[in-house]
Parts: sequence; structure tokens; C-alpha cells
Amino acid sequence: MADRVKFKDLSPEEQQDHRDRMRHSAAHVLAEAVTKIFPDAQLTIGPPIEDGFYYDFANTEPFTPDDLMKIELEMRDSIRANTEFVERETSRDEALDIVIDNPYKVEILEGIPADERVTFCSHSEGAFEDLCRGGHMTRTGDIKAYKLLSAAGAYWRGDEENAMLQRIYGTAWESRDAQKTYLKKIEEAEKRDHRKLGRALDLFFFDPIAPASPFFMPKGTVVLNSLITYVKELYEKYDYDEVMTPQIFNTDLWEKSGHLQAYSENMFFIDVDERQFGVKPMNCPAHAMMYQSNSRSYRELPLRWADFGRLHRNERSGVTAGLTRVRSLVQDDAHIFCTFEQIGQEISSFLKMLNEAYAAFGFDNYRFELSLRPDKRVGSDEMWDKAEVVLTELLDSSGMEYTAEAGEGAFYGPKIDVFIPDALGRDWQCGTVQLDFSLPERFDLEYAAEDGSRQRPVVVHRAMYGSLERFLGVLIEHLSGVFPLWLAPVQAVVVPIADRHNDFCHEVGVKFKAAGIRIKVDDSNDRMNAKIRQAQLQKIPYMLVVGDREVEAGTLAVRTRTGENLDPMSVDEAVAKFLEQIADKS
RNA sequence: GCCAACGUAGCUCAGUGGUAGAGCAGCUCAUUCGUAAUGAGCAGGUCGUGAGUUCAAUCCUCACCGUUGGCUCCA
Repeated sequence: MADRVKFKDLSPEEQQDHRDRMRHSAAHVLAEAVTKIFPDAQLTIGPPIEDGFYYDFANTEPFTPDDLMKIELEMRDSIRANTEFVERETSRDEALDIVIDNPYKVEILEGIPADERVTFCSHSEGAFEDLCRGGHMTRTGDIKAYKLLSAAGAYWRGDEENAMLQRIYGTAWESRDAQKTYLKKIEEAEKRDHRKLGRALDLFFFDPIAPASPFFMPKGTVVLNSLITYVKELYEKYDYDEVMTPQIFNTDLWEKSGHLQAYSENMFFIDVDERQFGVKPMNCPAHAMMYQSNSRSYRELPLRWADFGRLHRNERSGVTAGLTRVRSLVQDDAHIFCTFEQIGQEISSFLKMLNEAYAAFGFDNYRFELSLRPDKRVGSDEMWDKAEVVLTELLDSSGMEYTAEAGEGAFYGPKIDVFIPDALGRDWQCGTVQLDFSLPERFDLEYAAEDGSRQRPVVVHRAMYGSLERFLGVLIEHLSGVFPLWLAPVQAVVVPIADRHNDFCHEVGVKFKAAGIRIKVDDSNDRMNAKIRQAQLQKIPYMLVVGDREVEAGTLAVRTRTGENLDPMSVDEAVAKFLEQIADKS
């Protein structure tokens, strides 16, 4: 009890540190338990992670759920024994001798300078020891709540060229209550899973006949089209033009763009009449052709071309997931062809538009990542220097928080990615803005400058939603399927109490429809209670109930999906109210 | 792609070496009801696909397909 009070009194940083140390300590106890049951298992790494920890073991068979139970029991004994964590220092070379039979530990040590001291940490009276950076609790008994969650294969250092290790995930908390809260939170988040809601709300489904390719039902299509309509409004404001381009192209194009060399594993190819075609995974080469189809002047720049063309990417079978990673997708894609000097202005205005859009959906938990030059790249160092400075200054002056990742940029240019978390906190890349120094070279794009010289434009790839499918997926989870009025597939349902009210209800429906409101009349012979329940389950924003009183007075009894009953209003009043709310996107 | 689990009616799920059930949804009939489920009846499945073992496979074995979770928040 004293501990719990103490934990509450810690600063957020101290709390985080406490949890990290406890989770890392739990990883040690886990490792001990595994080596007891599976003596051949080799230790590798076991860091604390958000909400828990994991440990990777080499030289062992995959763990079964049964194994996990046994391991958890073994851990319990170790924690009950409440032994001390003891750290000892050695020289790196001494440590190498100790772990010589474990190639993973050897590799870790080889990454540490020879003159540095390293630490080992033991517990259980020295019966278990592990090479370890440090950061533990005082005693094993300080691990107040823990639970093993799952086992999975994981490559050493995340590289599939390396051996596959067996990983065990667990969670650990400062108290049983905290752990309970966490597990409850996960359970709640699973209810928001967009795949479940997509089925329940009749938005989309999947079928093995087209793996990882969603079929959007009418209701899902309404939402997607609303997303597109909205972005087209923004394009009007931010001065973009829309274009349309072919779906499949002769392989020559992909050779020229470089996709054949760099991206063909992710492309679908079709042979027709002994010629090979590639289905487009991206729009940029087509847009480059459009640019090239005319001689260009600096007066035309920047050109902003948006394309809602359908793309196909042959994602590896193990990585597809619901709507968040699909093989058939549409992006709110656009390419900006501009001068090098215009880059700053273009990206700044794009980020402004993106923030405006995300605010409209109520996202407030997205993050930015700036990816800087990789080792393998095209373009001069001078170009990279300038471009990176422009992006960095933009982000700094915007006040938006971001992380800079050295070496993570594309070979063709630096980029800023925007990530949005799903219900379970997994990040998905949605928005992106990428500079491209390569495409203009490959397609030999030029414009006539003011002085008559021929100059190379820069291409900016950019999207706010990214894939509309993915964006819809995270949006559904963000909203728990409760779409605001402007996005709701069905905005209102008219509920006649008895058959004799049906005619009036249909008249009401016609009036709302004429005003452009998506409305349905529920004239099934269910009872009113059942109709309301149905509308609630479908998360329909408004229920317009009509009985004798309403027909008599020519009004509507308006119920919201939050269960609130508004004052009776006329059809005209209700229409006006809805239209206003739709326009406000509130 | 790799590791693991899973795949039974439209959906959610039971179930057994002797060719399958429930709830919801659907359809029919009755009911006409004031803010989250009216009642009765009917219909619905080559148990993911293909092989194999067996007298007999939805169940056991193998392969394939698909889905789900995981595959650097580094000693």
C-alpha cells in the first residue's frame, strides 16, 4: 500500500522510470524462468516497452500457450522469493569471455568500445545472471503485477536476414489495479476495432477472392465519398487541379521511373499480346508524363495535380491488416511541380491544409516525423542541405512537435510523415510530404526560367489522408464508429409509431431528401422500441419519431443518438438545423 | 516472406471419428404499440479448398488459401 501511494506521488518522469525499471526487471525474471524450463534457450535482449516488456530467446522451439502458463508460474516463485537484483561491473573483454557461447551477447558486446565497462545483473541469489545495461528494481518482489500476453517469432534486430528468435510479450504494473485498468482498456479498444465496426455498420467487408482488398458497401462508400468531397473543397481553396490517369502502363514507363528496379516486388503485372504491363502502385510517373506533354514555363509553376486514381500494391502476405494495409487503395494523392525556391511555401501551405483537415475529424493525437538523407541517395549534397534546412525550419517555426530521423529519408528526397494511432495505440502513417529530386531527372523535366535558361523543377509528393482506406480505418476507431453528422452514412431515420403514420413519414423523408439529407424511413412492422434500438445500434445521429401528436401538429419528435429528446420541431426547422450542422462539420 | 493461432448458417459462436446445433439477422403470418429487442412459424450449412489415413472424416495427418497477433520502443 505504501508503495502505491508513493507511486502516485512521483512526477510523471519518475513514474515512467519506475515502470521501465519494473518491466525490465520482469524481463529478467521471465528470462530466468525460461532458462529453468528450457535450459538450451539462449538469452538475447529484453527491454521495457510501452505498457510492458518482452524478451527474445534464441535456440529454442516456439513457445506454446501452455508453455507461457508454466513460465508464468515459475516467475511467480521467483517474485515470491523476493531476492535482490545485484549489478556487477566488468571490463568488456572479461564480459566477452563470460558470454562466449552466446553469439547474440557477443554481437552486443562487440558493438561496445573495448575500453568501456559493462554490467551484469543477477537475482535469485546469483542463480541467474544476464548481461544488461541496467535499470532494475531493488528486489524481485517489487514487481507488483505482471502477466505474460503472447509469444511470437521475431528476427534478431528486426532484420529478416537474421535468425528468427522466440519472443515473449508481457505486461507489468505498479499495482494490480493499474494492470486491471490497462487490460480493461485493451478490451475496450478491441470493441472499437474498425473491422468489427465495418461489419456491424455495414460499411465494408473482405473476401478471400480478393485478398486484402475491401468491398465497400453503399454506407461505406458514402463515408469515403464524403472524405473525397471534403478534400476537393480544400483543393478548391488551396488551388489544386484534379487529373485522371490510366490504370495500367507498359513496363517501359516503370523502367523509366525506376519502379521496375526498386518496387517491382510490390507490383502486379499483366501480359497482354506478348507485351508486359504493370498496374500502377503510384500516380507519379503518369503525372510526370503529363508535365512533359507540354513545354513548361516558370509562369505556370507551381502546378498542383491531384489524382484519386486506384492503386494496387502487392503487399507481402504477412503484413496486410483490415483497412489499414490493403492491396487495392485510393489516395488523396497530388504532385506539385515547382521551382526549388518554391518548396518552402508549398510545404508550408500543405501542412496548414493538413492540420485544418485533421482538426475537422477531431484528430489531436497525430505526430510528425522528419526523415533525413539516407546513405544511398540521388541529388547533390547542396540540394539535400538546402531542402533539409527548409523542412527543419518549417517544422520548428510551426510549433508542431516532431522527431527527426537521420538516414530514414527516401533515396529521392527528404520527407515529413504524419502518423495517427489506432484504437490499440499502433501508429499508422497517413499524411506525407516528400521531396523528389529523382523523378524530374528520370523524366528529364524542365521549365523555361525567367532568364530563358532551362531549369529542372522539383516534384513534391503529398497526401493528407494517405490511403483513404487506412484513414477510414483509423477514423472509425477514433470515433468508435460514431460518425459526425456530415460523415454519417444515414443521417436520420424517420420512425412511424404505427402504420397509420407511414404516409406522413414518407412525406417527411421526401422533404429531407430534397434538401440533400441522407434519411431513411423505417416503415417495417417492428414496434417503435425496436426501430429506435436498431437506429441506436447503427449509430444514426437523429431519430425522428412520428405518432398521432406529430401528425396532428405537423411536427417531429427528435431524438439524438445520445438519448436526448429535443423539443418538437417542424420539418423545416429540422432540415435547417441539420443543414447547419452538416455545413459546420460539427 | 518468417513464427504462432484460428477458419462450422449472412453475423456471433456451441459441437462430435458414425455426413451438424443456438442466438441474432432473413422470410411468412399475427400484432399497430410513445423513445434500446412483440409473438408464432418457416427457411438457411459440399463444417475454407484439395489430398491422405479409416468401413466411415467437419473432427486425425499433410499441402494450399485466407484471417488474426508478432517480426530493433536494441546489453
